[in-house]
Amino acid sequence: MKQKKSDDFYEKVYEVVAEIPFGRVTTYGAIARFLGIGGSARMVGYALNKTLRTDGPDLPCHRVVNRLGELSGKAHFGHGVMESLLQQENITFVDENTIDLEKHFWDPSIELR
DNA sequence: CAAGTGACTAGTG
DNA sequence: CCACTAGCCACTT
Repeated sequence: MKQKKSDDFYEKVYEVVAEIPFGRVTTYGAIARFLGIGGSARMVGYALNKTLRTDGPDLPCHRVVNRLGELSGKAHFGHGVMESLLQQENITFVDENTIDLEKHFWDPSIELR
């Protein structure tokens, strides 16, 4: 059965996010660029949100943050959950809502290749 | 079907 | 990094 282009895109997002190593993080934009849709970083977060709402392929979505390292998606995990998960991975926080992106950044276009 | 919304980002100042 | 603009596009109303 034929899939829409957007569904194909969601699958790719799942694959990339599933490959993010323990103790590392990446950004919506980095994933978007790796998948060749640079301008549509919004869709990456949207895809992850959809998996949490209904489908749930055990993705470490807590390892995906915005370009400043802020936990823009923490509200969708439940309050405090995303922070705890990251702290369990020895992620360094520079602020209550921000991790040290420079120190833990994982770029799929370089590392996954 | 038009308008609003959102886990975003890059450019300009 | 802040404020604002524009581009992005699936989904909801």
